[in-house]
Amino acid sequence: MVVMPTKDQLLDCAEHFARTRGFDAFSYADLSKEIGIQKASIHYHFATKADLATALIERYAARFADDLTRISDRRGTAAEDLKAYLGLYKEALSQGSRICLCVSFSAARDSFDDKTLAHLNRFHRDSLAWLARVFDKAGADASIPGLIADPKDEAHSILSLVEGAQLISRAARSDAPYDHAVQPLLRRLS
Amino acid sequence: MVVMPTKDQLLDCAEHFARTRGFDAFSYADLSKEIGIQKASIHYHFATKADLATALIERYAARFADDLTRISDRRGTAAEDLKAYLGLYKEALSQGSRICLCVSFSAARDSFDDKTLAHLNRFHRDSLAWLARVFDKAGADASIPGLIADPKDEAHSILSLVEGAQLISRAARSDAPYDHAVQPLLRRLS
DNA sequence: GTCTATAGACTGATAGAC
DNA sequence: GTCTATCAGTCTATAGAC
Repeated sequence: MVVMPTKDQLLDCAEHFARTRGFDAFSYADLSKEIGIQKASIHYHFATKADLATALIERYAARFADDLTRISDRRGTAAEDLKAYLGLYKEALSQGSRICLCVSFSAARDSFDDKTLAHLNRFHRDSLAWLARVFDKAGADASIPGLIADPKDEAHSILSLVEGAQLISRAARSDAPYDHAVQPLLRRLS
Repeated sequence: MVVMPTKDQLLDCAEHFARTRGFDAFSYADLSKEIGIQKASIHYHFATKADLATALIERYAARFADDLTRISDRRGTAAEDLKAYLGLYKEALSQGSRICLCVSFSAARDSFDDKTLAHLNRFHRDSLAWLARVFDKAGADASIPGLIADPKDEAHSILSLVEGAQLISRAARSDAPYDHAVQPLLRRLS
């Protein structure tokens, strides 16, 4: 059992709440109860809730970027990259209905300041750029049949698909809608 | 100028807030300021905020079902039905970054009681059934090329696509992501 | 139906002791 | 770094007059 600094504990707990309930639906009091620390002490680590939001999305985006890099480093086909990408979103969902933090934050956009929104947009931009590179690769290795659209359009389509599928699955309290939604794409990849 | 009953005014205003800010991000005080009526008076029309949520989603689902019926009644090809469906979601987005009420409610799932969630799930079920029928029709009229997946899977895929694309577009404060995301599908339909 | 007034709980945030 | 104590503001909701 690793002893974890309070700040990391707070981030982990806040991320869990944000991904299962939404950012507006948990308070410092909730974190206080969960971690076993007084509300006032949390303000020492994150002076305002806006600071907490920024720290959350920054850490999440960095971690997600690492995941994508790890997939790219395998140097597989475009189809394999895309399958791994679909797996990332599925994995999050299976671990207790957790939606991507960015799906959660996008839904509550108006609750955040410009600094947090900048990180959110960067996450989307990075994901879209990564996906577009996958579709560029697909144009070369022909591992995804039936490609007729622009890589940029395909990237937007995939990102929308997985984020929408997560949202619907969570509403239904079941992984099934996600599995159905990615099925047509998976057929093309196998 | 039509004189509108207070109850309808409240529903319209609440729907606008829910679709632009989120259900948890507006209060009876906000409605009070906007409509020009006291907070306490709103409780006469909707005793609790949970009642307001139920009324909102019920009205929205009924209106949306009418929209879908209107599309079906045109008796066009499956491709034409699908194009009209994509147009419905685009239209909502263009009218001031309004996401589908059900995208908004799905994101804040834990804020709602079972009655409201039942309406939310019914909306998804009805949409999926309508879309599956469109893909059944496509199997007959061959208006959507390259169909290899199950109509049920295709339906989940389309619903996820449009709801995810709305979410990303709103986060980006631009219609562009939605337009990009539906482009690969539109190419198949033209 | 709408009003004034208010209850009671919760929110994020601060001051100051240890 | 964490604590106790407290703030001012907000929230949903209710009581009772008109």
